[in-house]
Parts: sequence; C-alpha cells; structure tokens
Amino acid sequence: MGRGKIVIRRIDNSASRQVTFSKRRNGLLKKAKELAILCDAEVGVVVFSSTGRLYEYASSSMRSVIDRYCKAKGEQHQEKDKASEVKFWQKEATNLRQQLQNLQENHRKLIGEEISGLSVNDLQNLESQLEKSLRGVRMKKEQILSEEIEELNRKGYLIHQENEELYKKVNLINQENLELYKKVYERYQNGVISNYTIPCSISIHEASSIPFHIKSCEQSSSVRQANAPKLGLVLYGSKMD
Amino acid sequence: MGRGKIVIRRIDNSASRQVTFSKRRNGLLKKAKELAILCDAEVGVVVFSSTGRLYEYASSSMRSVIDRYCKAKGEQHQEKDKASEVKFWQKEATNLRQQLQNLQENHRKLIGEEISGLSVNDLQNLESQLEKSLRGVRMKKEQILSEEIEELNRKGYLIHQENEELYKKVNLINQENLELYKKVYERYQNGVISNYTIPCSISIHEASSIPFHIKSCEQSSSVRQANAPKLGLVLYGSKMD
DNA sequence: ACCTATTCATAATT
DNA sequence: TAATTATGAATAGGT
Repeated sequence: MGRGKIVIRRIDNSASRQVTFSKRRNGLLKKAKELAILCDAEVGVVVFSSTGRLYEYASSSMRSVIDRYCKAKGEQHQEKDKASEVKFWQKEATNLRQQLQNLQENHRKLIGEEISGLSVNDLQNLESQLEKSLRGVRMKKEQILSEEIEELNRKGYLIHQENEELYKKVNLINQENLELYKKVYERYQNGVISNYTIPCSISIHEASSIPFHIKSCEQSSSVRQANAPKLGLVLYGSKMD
Repeated sequence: MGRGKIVIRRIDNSASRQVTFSKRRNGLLKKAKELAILCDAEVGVVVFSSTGRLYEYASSSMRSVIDRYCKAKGEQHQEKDKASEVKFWQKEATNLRQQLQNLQENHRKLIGEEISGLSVNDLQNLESQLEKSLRGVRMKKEQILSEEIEELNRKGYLIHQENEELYKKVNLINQENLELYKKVYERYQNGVISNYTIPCSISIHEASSIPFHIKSCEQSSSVRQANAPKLGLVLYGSKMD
C-alpha cells in the first residue's frame, strides 16, 4: 500500500527505516485502538524503536494488561507468596545439594576414592559391600552369557538335526539315482541307448558325524555339547569371589 | 477500507463484532510483525477478546518485552524479580534432583541392584570398576593393618628392651641381696642376730628369652618379627584380583 | 511534513 | 466458517 510493493525485511537505509517506523508505528497504535473500541477487547501494545525509545498503547492501562496477561499465563504474582516460595525452593535446593554431596561422597568411597579417613571396620564393610556387588554383577553377566550359549546351542542342535535329515534324504536319493543308472546301463548294454556314460554319484561324506559345538566368545571355557543342561548359575561358580 | 466506511465505535451485533475482531486482530498482529522486522523494533502486542481469550505477538518474547517495558517505566519489577527468583530456584532444584537421580541409579548399579537391563559389555565395565574399587579398599585396609602391626611391633620391641634392662637390674639387685643375706647370716652365726631365716630369693626365669611377636587379628598371615620392614603394599598381593 | 500512486486491509455479501 | 469483492485506509517513494 504505497507507490510500490516492498518485501518484509529490515530496511537498510537508516533514514527511511526511521520514517517507515514512525508511520507504521502510528498505524499500529491506531489499529490497536480501533480494535479495542470496535470489538470491546482489552489491547496492549508496546513498541521499542531501534534507538530504544518506548511507544505504547493500552486500551485500559498497561499495568492491567500485563497483570491480566501474567494471570492468563498462570503466573502468580502475590509478593508475599513469592517471598515464601523463594524460601521454600532455596531450602529444597539446599537439601538436595546436601543429599547429592552425601551420595557423591558415598559413591567415591564405594569406588575406592577418598577412603583415607576410614577405619579398618569401615573398610571391612566397604569390602564386603563391594564383594557382594561384584558377585551380583558377575552372576548377572554369566547368566546372560550362559543364556546366550544355551540359545546358540539350541539353534545349533536344530540345525544339526536338520542336517541329519538332509543327509538321510540325500543318501536316499543317491541310492535311487544309482538304481536308475543301473537300469539305464542295462538298457544301454541291450543296445537300446547308445553313447551314454554313468556320471559320478553325489558324494556325501558323513556330514552329521561332526558334532555341533559352541564356544563362548567371552570366555575360554571348555567347549559344550549341543543340548547341554542349563549351566547358567554354576557355569563360572569357581570364579565367583 | 471495506464496502463502506465505518465509524469507530463498539459493534453492537455480536456476530459481526466477532468476525471483525478476528480479522482486525490478525491484521494487527501482522502489522506488528512487519513493524518489528522492517524497522528493527522490539514489539509486543497483547489482545484479550471480549470473551476473555488471549492473543499475543512478541518480536522477541513477551517476557523480554514486559521486562524491558517495566524497566523503561522504572516500575515495580519487584514482583517480577521474585517470580524470576522462584523460577531460578525451581530450575536449580529440578537440576539437582535430576543429578541426584542419575547418581542414585549409578550407585544402585554399582552395588549390583538394577542391573537387569545392562548388556554384557556394561556388566563387564561394572565388574572392572568394582574390582578396581575392591583392590583400592583392600590395599588401604591392609596398609592400615600393617601400619598397626608395625606400630605394635615397635612398642613391643621397646617394652621388650625395657624388660631386659629391668631383668638385668633385678638380677643385679638380687645378687646384691644375696650377698647382703650372706653377710647377715654370717653375723647371725656369730650370734649377733637371733631368730632369723633367709627368705627365698626373687626368682627370675629368663624373662627375655621369649621373643616378642604380634599376630594380625584380621588375617591368618604368618607371624611377623618386630621391626619388620613395611609390608603394606605387598602384604596380600597374591589375593588381589 | 506533505503528496499521491499504489498496495493492503477489511466490511459487506455470499 | 470460509471465500469474494468493492472500497477505504495505509503507506512507499518522492517532493
């Protein structure tokens, strides 16, 4: 709405920016006023120029508008309340900080730092705690590992069985093949078919004679047979201390 | 700007007031935005409809605009101060609570609780950490114990030496005594003293022939001689794993 | 500040 | 509630 269309971006020229600011600011405040009157609305407008000067319009009063705004945003503004609230949160923070410090100290002791001031008894307790923790962690780890091993063994066993089935089938077919070849050869000798040689049969070398073994990648434990009983909790029992 | 000119006064018809509100509100917010961009201004607009609904625009943030407005007006921002203070402390508390939770979780894992969700690798790390901690604690404990032993040995050695001195002195005095008794006995035989018997001498049975040993109450480790060299760091080396 | 060509916002209408 | 459009208002660029 001027002599030419403009794109909405910062006006580089300081002078014309200043002029435009003046015009549009007035326009904005006027529109705000009109809106408030026409539509019975409570309107507040605050404008700071790039030089920092303040221009404002409020249909009622800026104080009222801001108050209502804050209230609408769910912000309390009773000063007495605020003061006690601040105290409450300070206390809360202090409390939490204390807890945090205690826990940190505890933690440091647990991981073997800052144990200079402790008595032999304290150290003994700490040692027991650590041993207990270590036992728990190792047990868990070993449980997971043996579960993995078990799973692998189970799968391996299934594959192994499948292999055996296949082996049997292949042998069967092979047998069948040989018989067929024999028949064909007989006919050949009888002069029915000429120029024919028996191909080599498919050879199967005891595929299922190799038992299925799985070895843990994490351990140097001994090789276990497929379908082995549950080993989890006793697998590394001797190492648990 | 429309099909006809209008006077700026409250629109009686509720429906058209509502429509006009909607249009002009959008227009106002758009103009505010344009002003902010074109002229590099900080702009805030708050509009409450007659039904109480809030619409707003702020080029930066409403908080910033209101802050700046209050500052520019030199008005009581005590309330605002309080509010932000409360926020600060709330944030602080939240932050601390979070830290506390993290540490607690960590701690629980470290002591072997809540390790169900961990991977074998995590467990491995945990185990290493625990082993390291355990080493540290044991080392410390054993250092203290061996220091105690050393101290006891030192004291024992001193007492032992004192004992030897005393033994010598007693022997000396005993000797002296015997000689005196002899003299008294001679005089008695010469009739100077009547009715007198020689008491038994104080007997000293090689008091210093028993060497001084101290044994740790905590360990079944071998007995150590007084004045032994520092043992702390190697005392239970074989047990450290 | 003012002017005015032009664009924009919007009142009325559908 | 959402388009459409005629109209007045706002304003960009120039003086």
